[in-house]
Amino acid sequence: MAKNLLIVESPAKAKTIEKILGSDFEVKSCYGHIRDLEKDDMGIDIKNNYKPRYIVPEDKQKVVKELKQLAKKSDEVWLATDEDREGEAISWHLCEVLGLDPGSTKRIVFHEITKPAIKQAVGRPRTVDMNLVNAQQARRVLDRIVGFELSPVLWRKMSMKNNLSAGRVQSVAVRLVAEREREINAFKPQSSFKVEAMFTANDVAGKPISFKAEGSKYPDVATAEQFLHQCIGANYKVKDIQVKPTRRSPAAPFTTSTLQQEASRKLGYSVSRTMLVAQKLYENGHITYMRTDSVNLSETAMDDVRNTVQASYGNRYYQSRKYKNKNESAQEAHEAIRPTYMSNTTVPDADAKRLYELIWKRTMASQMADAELEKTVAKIEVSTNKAELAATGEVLKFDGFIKVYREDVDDEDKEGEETAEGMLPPLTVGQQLPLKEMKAIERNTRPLPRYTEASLVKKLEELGIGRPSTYAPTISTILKRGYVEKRDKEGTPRHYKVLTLSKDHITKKTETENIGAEKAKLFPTDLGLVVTDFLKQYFDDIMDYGFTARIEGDFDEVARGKLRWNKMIDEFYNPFKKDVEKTIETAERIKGERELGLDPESGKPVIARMGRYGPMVQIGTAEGEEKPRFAKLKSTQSIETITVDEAMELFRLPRVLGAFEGSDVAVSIGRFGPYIAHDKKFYSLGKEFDPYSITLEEAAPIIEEKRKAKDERTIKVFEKEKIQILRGPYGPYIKVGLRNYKLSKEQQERAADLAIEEVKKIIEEAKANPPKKAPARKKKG
DNA sequence: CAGTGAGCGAGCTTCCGCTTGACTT
Repeated sequence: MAKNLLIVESPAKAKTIEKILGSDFEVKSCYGHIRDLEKDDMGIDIKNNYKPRYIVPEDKQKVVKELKQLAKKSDEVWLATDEDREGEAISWHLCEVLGLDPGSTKRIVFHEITKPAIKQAVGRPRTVDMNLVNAQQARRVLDRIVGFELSPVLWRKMSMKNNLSAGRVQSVAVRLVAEREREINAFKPQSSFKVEAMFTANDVAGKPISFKAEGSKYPDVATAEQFLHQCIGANYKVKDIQVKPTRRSPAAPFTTSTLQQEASRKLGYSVSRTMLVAQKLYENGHITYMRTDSVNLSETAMDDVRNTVQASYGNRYYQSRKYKNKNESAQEAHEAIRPTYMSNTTVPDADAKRLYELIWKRTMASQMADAELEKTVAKIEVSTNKAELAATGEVLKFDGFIKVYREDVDDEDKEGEETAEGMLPPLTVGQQLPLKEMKAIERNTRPLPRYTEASLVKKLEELGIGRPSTYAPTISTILKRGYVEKRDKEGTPRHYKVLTLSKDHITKKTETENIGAEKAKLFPTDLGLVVTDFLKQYFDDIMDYGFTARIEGDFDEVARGKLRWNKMIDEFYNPFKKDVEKTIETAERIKGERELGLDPESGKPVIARMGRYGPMVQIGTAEGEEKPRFAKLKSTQSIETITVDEAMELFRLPRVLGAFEGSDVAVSIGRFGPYIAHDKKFYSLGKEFDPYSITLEEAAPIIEEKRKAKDERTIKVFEKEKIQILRGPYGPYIKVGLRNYKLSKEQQERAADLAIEEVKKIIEEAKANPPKKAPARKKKG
């Protein structure tokens, strides 16, 4: 029996550490936080100095029970949770639950799981830092107050009230997406004409090659044409050549956020997929911990990388580098994300292989030499005017880290147009250059691109909002709540002019480009826009991008023992609570209403707003003598941008397409999307069909196909199809309207023989005992 | 599911940050 029990947060770490410490220690994990605030009444005694009421959640009771038993049997318990605010709090909660004295229980920390680091940590135990614990309690209590006060305000004031929520992190994330969308909608492109000239010169082998030189930008077609005119009959001469050596340095090793960004750009992974795959790699011992904000490599890892770089590419390619975190909010409880052993260059599983190799390459490159380049700029003068053209070329002199890895950049960070610079032929000052042709091409400025999941994470990290463990869940939350949608957008064609000077003759052409096409980008929904506007109006301090950074400053004061945590919370709570009360009292129901114009037929106003089931348009108002007409917006439409004409189109539903097999075929949009109605049956319409334009010829085969599929799945029908027994991928089940009910194994076997009485009984029972995931709420009083 | 949208009210929802499995209408 081991005398010592050492507790860490992650079970994968526990295994490794147990091997290092040997038989004197039993190493167990607590699987993160073991206690949380009770849900009733916020779990906080506001009147009693914000005293938190903690409970052990249902899913943690098993692990707590086991730890209690082990702690009793051990002579000494060591707390080795992560070295950050949350880790310190977990240690304190462990003391509270296991009956240990926080003033004397041994608390140790390490940033890397290596023998020397752990041995050293065990040799230097300290006790739980209550100031840091209090900073965490302040963080926890503040987040609970904000979330559990704001969400109910939304339930009261929104017409759509299913599962709405607000919080310090999620609401600001939605705001970012909402504001970007409005910037894009308000964007007015500026056009200008850029001059590009193509010349020819001989390369080293004496073969003529052509290259590009850039001229000035002209504000409009007239000035651009004027310039080309001036160039008619001109001679071109190299006036000046400048050669400048430049260097490029590798990026730092991966953190959670940079891994999510690169996996998104290079592999097209969503942030949650990246984390899922990384978790597998971690559990199998291939990589270090994947939820980290540190760019630091352990010393043993540095040695490992150095040896691998030197052995693979030679010493010239090696350069030792220490990276510093740019982000002040980083807590650096772990290492950067890296392979555990550099000798392991790949892993078997296909999905994991791509991510692992990305991590391996990035880690290698981080300890490699700069790439050395030579940039050449040749200035070319025009004999007929004062203009100057510039030809730029770049040559890679030494590849350095590029041999292994090159980081991609977001569209947002690209400067201007694509400047993929190639090689220039050798040129000499005074050399005459024959012009092939010169163009003035119309270019438009572009708005910032919409966020991807990963670029939103990047932005949140820059603002210090959220933590590595919450980036992926935050994105999931705002998608699940329907504040934000991830989708593609087709581009729209745009014309642009091209003036070409060739053989002393100028021609004008109009060409077409496709602009604004985007893939897997985040769009705010009307719900997201309306909720953001509301929260900004009434809770501008919490919606401020600097709010988290400011309160983090206070948490730091608490951690340093300069500020009492309940005093800090009190200063926040009183004005906040006043805002909540004032909002409940004075704010109107949120509708996001916008009048689009008048219905050309009836002359009544056409209004777009949020309804109970989402964004809608209505003709006329309830006060009028006639009932208003309603229609639901298409998923790509928005209250903010829809026009009267587009709105009028929506009233063309339901449409009767004609008769098929003696019954009318009608198409409409219901709560669950577009559908076809035929012969008293309903068939949902796939995304590839537009209910506003589908024809009878297109609808008929869908009806036949769906009817056939349904017939094949149907086992039994009761009460004119109101109650059905259908065959699903997991066996037979009961369907009543839109609700499904499970059958037991035994009932499934005799599905075809079930009588209506028995089926009804099964439904009754299922209704009486709805499947519950969450533990039953405790009734008070 | 050939539709809804007002207003009332019971009973429900909700936060962020730490960790993994259990779970498949």
